[in-house]
Amino acid sequence: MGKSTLDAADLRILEALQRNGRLSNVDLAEQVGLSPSPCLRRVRDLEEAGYIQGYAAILDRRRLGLGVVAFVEVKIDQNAEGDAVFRRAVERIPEVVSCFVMTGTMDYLLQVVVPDLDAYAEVSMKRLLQIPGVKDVRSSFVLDVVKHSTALPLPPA
Amino acid sequence: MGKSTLDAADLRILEALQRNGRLSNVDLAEQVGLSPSPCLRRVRDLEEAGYIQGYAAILDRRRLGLGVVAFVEVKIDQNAEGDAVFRRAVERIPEVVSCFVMTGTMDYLLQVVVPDLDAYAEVSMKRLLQIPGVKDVRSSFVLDVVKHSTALPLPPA
DNA sequence: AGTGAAAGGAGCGATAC
DNA sequence: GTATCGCTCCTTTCACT
Repeated sequence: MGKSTLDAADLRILEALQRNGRLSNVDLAEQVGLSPSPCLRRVRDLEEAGYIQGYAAILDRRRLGLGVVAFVEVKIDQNAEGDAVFRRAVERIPEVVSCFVMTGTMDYLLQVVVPDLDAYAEVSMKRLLQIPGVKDVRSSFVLDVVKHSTALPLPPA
Repeated sequence: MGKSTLDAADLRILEALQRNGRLSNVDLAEQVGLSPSPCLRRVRDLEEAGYIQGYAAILDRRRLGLGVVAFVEVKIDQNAEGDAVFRRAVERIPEVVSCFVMTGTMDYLLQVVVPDLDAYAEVSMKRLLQIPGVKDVRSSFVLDVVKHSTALPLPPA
């Protein structure tokens, strides 16, 4: 199932699709210097090999009235059960955009997107703190976004 | 330029396109309960009004050999010039996936994606610390990803 | 606002190199 | 592995409700 090495054309395809996921196959083929058929086959292969997980519309957070982004450190009672419960709960909160286990003292680092501070209070108090095992929630808020990219750094060639 | 309110159909369109940005217009129209023509017109309007910033292929970080994600707190000499220089520099480092100004003590919070710790050392020492005005760089590393979504939370209806 | 039809173009399979 | 052909379906515009 799936190739294990990427040649230069594959990398060009991935780079182009990171920039514009709705490129038509003919346009993509032209950008990467292939004719449409082999280009499409490569894209399908990259999808099936799992290099491409999917495609998404990138929405404008502020335009949608989502003015508040918070990074939240969550401490929970450390046991396997509590972890599983917490993870499942977080999975189902759409305001939690991402959730990582980190090195250092904190247990989880969450990124939360909400319309305003009231909505943040709601998520923090009524959702996160309600999850059994959650001991501490510490929030920092984003004052300004310098950069926010969905594109991963790919090897040069 | 552009509508200022979103009706239920608009929200269904945005939600569907967040999940699958390559949906064909006919499939999208079916999912949101419209016929293709008005559906396409709405999508175009949403794009031009800035609700949809663009479309991107979502790549699999690990499959691409990018095993290390770090959150990096960067302290810089606080003056307008230094800030502008720092922002411009960060903009041009593809390994820096995002960069925020945060409340609290740290000046910037960066998210960095690299293949391994050697590459991280390279970015940290030879790129970030080289930027004039950068005083301190503190890194935490992601041990596990519980959730990582590009989808923003949209109002229910 | 939504519907329906019509033309141009793209996707995608088959085939050949 | 790559390109060309050809059929089908989608996209997109226009006239109409």
